[in-house]
Amino acid sequence: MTKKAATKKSLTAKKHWRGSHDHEACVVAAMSAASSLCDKRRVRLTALRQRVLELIWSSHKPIGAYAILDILKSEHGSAQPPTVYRALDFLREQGLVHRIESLNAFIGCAEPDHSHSGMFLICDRCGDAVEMAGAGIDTAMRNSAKSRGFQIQSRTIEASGLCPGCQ
Amino acid sequence: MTKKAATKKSLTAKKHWRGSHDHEACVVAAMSAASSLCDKRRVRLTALRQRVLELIWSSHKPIGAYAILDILKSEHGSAQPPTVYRALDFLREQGLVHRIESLNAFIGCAEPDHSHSGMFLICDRCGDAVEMAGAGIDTAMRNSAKSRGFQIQSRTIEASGLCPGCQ
DNA sequence: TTCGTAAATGTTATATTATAACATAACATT
DNA sequence: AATGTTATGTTATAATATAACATTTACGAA
Repeated sequence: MTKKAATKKSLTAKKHWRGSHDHEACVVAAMSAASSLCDKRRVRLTALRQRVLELIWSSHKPIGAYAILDILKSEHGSAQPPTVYRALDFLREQGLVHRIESLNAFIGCAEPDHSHSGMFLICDRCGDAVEMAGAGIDTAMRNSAKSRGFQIQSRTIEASGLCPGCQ
Repeated sequence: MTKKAATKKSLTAKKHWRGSHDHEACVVAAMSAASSLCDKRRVRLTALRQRVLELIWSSHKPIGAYAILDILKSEHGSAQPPTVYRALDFLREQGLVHRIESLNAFIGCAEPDHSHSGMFLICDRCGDAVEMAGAGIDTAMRNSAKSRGFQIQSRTIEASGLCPGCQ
């Protein structure tokens, strides 16, 4: 474990369970992807929206609306709750950001191209969260719902527990 | 039970997607089950807690803390937010009530005997919600999590959409 | 370019949901 | 009754989110 971490990358402390180890690069990539996606869709990723998305991505953990607001305030001074919530609404509409219901917090979506509800693993101890692929879960839910005659439009799937590093 | 149900069935307009059609009877049964469960566990289902549970069950839809509070106030006058939230904390600890994260609302649990996170189908149109059995979902989630080395402790699974009656 | 419009943001106020902190009352055991 | 524990009362405030209206900005059509 320590050996592997040492060989993997001498600069970073250790490999993260999320897979990626260079968060800076992730942020840059996500911002770039968001930008071209919005271009493609002919919607405006304004400076404000871009900044909010950046703040969300820069946070290593899900971040609350008021934490974002505090940062914006320190930068402009004029920011108010609606400033943040509107940006969040836009970003969520575009699938660039997910809301984690059990935390009242927001997290960047790494795959905004196709619309989907996220599924999250949230560590109770360190607060970190990752989106995971649905695999059988989506199908299983749809089947369970179908047996009741229920038509699913969106899902909220969140698991709390301990990440590998915190166990 | 079966005879009574059959008699009732002919009287009510139509079968509800939740399966049960005599809500009054459900409430009574749930209260009775809660009572004996608390006895068994040597915890106190006080008058207040009992009343809150009853209000939750009596509501045909998930009910918010402040809706409960309003009713309590109209009955006693002395109720305050902590009054409700403490009762809710107790009821949730005992598994008698689930919280629906995407609604900030509460709903009675029909199977409080064994601890579990609920999985809900929530109709966007009529607001009704039902708890469903996990079947493959639980397994699928556990597998997805395991592949990341994540240890699940609790889950939030909620689906929004349209119930049979609202489609 | 200039105007008109729609979209975005600013601004003020308030709604909704939830908890902190401390006081009092009820209950259970001795 | 004395004691400790649990539950409730009470006051205040924190945290999250939206309503409503004013102003500015971006952008296309004339």
